[in-house]
Amino acid sequence: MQQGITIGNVSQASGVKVPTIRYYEQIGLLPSPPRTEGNRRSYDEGDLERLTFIRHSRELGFEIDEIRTLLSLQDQPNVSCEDADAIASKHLADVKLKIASLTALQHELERMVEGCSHGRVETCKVIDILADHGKCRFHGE
Amino acid sequence: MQQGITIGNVSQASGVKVPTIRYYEQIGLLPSPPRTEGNRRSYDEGDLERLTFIRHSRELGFEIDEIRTLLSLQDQPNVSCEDADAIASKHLADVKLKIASLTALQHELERMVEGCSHGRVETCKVIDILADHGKCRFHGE
DNA sequence: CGTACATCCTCTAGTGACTAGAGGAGCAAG
DNA sequence: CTTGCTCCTCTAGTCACTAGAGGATGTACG
Repeated sequence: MQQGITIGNVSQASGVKVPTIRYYEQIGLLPSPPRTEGNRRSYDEGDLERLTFIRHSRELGFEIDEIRTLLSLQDQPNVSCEDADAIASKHLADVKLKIASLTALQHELERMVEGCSHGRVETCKVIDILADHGKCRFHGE
Repeated sequence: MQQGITIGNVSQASGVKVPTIRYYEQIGLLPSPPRTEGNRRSYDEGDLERLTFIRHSRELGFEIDEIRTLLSLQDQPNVSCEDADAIASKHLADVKLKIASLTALQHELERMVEGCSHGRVETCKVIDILADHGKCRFHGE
């Protein structure tokens, strides 16, 4: 009888919080594990890998539905990976846009903070720039 | 009798959607405007500026509560702008972190998509990298 | 003047991806 | 045996909106 992994341990090992694991089970992203006599969830190595996969995908900014597709692809490895490729490519385009937008934002914020003379709001560029859109160089996203 | 601006026009002019404007009013971010005889909201130039300020701040990634603080600072211009400065500075730090994280992610995704041989999932790096955290160079945020 | 249609109103409920809390049961150590 | 930790289920809350129902009003045209 090989002992299963508790939810607390699988949480620690995967980096996914306990309530989040239960949430993933609830939305069908993670299969319901068997229970012990005392009704505790009992996970195995496969669950741990799946959870790590999920966490990592979330960190990379994939949405739950995308992860669902990715996981189903992983489950049947003889189909073409064009779908997975498409998801990642689409995501890559998004990420590039986001970086461009955030970089513009960074310059804008730097300009704001540098411009702030630490005096009164009347002369503070932070407020000024936010109030008057014409003075702003940020036009991202 | 100067005619007010309709919610639709103030929406167009500010770039904030109509339901969002009503939502902002509901949460007290935008003051309740006077109504016409027919119970329509009647905005003025000041409201338009405030909405533009809000939209721009949201675009820059400020949270509603931060905008609330910013707006209250704008309303009383003889206090120090250190608070506004602090908010913007904190936000700038966040943005820099996010950019670094997203850039790492970009490289990761590029590596994924380039590595995909357009064959079967078994040899697809997209799945591979997501499944095995050790193969991944992304450790952001 | 009538009628079509756009715009407006309020209200409730839904979204995504969790997070928090209540209220209780099981389990391991001292 | 008791203390305290982890676990269980369930409901409700978060943020910043968004969608939709069901109805009133305003405007343009014939």
